[in-house]
Amino acid sequence: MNRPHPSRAEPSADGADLRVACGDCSLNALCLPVGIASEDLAELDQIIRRRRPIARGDHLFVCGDRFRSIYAVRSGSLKTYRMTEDGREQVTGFFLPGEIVGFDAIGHGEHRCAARALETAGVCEIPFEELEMLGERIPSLPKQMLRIMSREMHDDHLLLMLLGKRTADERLAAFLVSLSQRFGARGYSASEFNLSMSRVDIGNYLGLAVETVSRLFGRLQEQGILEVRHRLVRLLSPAHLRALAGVATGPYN
Amino acid sequence: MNRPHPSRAEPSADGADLRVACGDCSLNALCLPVGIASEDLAELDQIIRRRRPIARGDHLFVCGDRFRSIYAVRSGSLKTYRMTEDGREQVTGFFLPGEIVGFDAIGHGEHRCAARALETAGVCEIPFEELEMLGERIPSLPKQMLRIMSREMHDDHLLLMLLGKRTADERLAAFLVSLSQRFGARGYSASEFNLSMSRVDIGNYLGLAVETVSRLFGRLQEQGILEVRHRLVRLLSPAHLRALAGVATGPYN
DNA sequence: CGATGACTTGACTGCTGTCAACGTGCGTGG
DNA sequence: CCACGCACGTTGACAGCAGTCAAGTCATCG
Repeated sequence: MNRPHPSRAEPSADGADLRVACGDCSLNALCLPVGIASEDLAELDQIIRRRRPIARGDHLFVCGDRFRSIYAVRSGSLKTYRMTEDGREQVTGFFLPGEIVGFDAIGHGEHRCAARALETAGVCEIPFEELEMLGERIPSLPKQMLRIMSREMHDDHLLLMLLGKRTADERLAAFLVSLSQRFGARGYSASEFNLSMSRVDIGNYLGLAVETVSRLFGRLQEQGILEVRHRLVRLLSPAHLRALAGVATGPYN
Repeated sequence: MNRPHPSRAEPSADGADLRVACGDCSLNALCLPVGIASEDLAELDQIIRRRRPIARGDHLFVCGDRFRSIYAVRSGSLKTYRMTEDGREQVTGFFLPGEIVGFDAIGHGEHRCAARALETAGVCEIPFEELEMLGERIPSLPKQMLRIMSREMHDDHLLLMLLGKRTADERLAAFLVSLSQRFGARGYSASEFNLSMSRVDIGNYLGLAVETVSRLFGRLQEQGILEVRHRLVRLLSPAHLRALAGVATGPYN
């Protein structure tokens, strides 16, 4: 199982352990290590830099930063966004633990969007050049990367379907179903979870006005499909929600 | 330059040469071979299967097909689409020469969308398993794949921005700017091109009713920004169009 | 030349954005 | 401990953009 010796652990100032190895990470079934033999995992571990937690509102990178690394979310959550010419912000994605941020910069050499923590977030920084070099020795590594990217593309396509045609209800429903599935896959409750993003972010992401989002939450609650208190959501009738959302339910669907 | 011996050419029934090697393909600067040394290119050539042209309306693959290959478009164009639960079709993308179809299936083992030719289309079939094996010997191959996928993800994010917030005018403008850029990058005219997709497909893709698309073309023409005759589009004022589109102009932006 | 499908144009309705005011919770500081 | 302020969220009124329904025009092909 390749458990590292405890003495290698280096607790950070606030007590978080920055040296948890991939082999010990509860997310390794979802993350980059999938399909990597444990002896190779040690090599992967060596190039990964555990960063100290990012505080809510802080940036992991901003638009224009040179692309050096991709980042695996270990805890907390982030959003990515771009600025339009006229200065409006456009949210392009939310990232939960086990998801990887920064893939879309590989082709450009610099980040075209910014990533900001929605709440205190732990991330593993994975220097891309070293990762590519490692990939030459461990063939399963680039394969796994392709798989992860492919899934993310697929998710994006689902979201595209979502935004392309559907009404406001359907958008919000599909968003919630997607979140529910992702939380479920990570071992959290799929029926009760906290929204780390604000109503503004949700509306921005889904292409809806904040007021519309607020009204929709109200309506879904009236219909007995869910309960909302502030940012805590409890799904009372996931089936109804799924039906509302249509087929485009979200990741890994 | 690795030109294949003419005798190896196998003209198909309708005269198209099915054995054009990557090295001779006018699209190799955009396609998978980017950054691949010519001696390695021969190996890539060996696993690629040039298929006979696909007729307009025919499927390259349908939803549920086992994933075996990705496909590089050599000529013509395709659309990918999914079916929603209630039987509606949702277009998820258009693919021009030099673009690669099927990446989003890598992570799933089967195709989650269907691909259909919008006009007679030539494609190169690239068996994925063999490509991955080849990638173990040619490290630049998986690197290039990651780059291509990254760019496609980036494009998807731009499209997301588009559908997320903007008005109908902005969506259509951005769509046209994107097409224009892609045609330009392929050596075709960036200011005058044929839409291979129907108004229905455009509307479907952009999340607009056909009638709205039609009216918008009319309005853009009134404003002197472009000329439309059937499916032939001529951009009279690309700058205006770009301004209308906002920042989300499309691929490789 | 007629049939068919693609596209356009018009009238009307309704969803959703905008503007505005108000409520609520949380953190700060007295 | 309480009061205040601020950010976030909710609710209401209204208007406009875009969807829907319907009819009509145009091009292509047999």
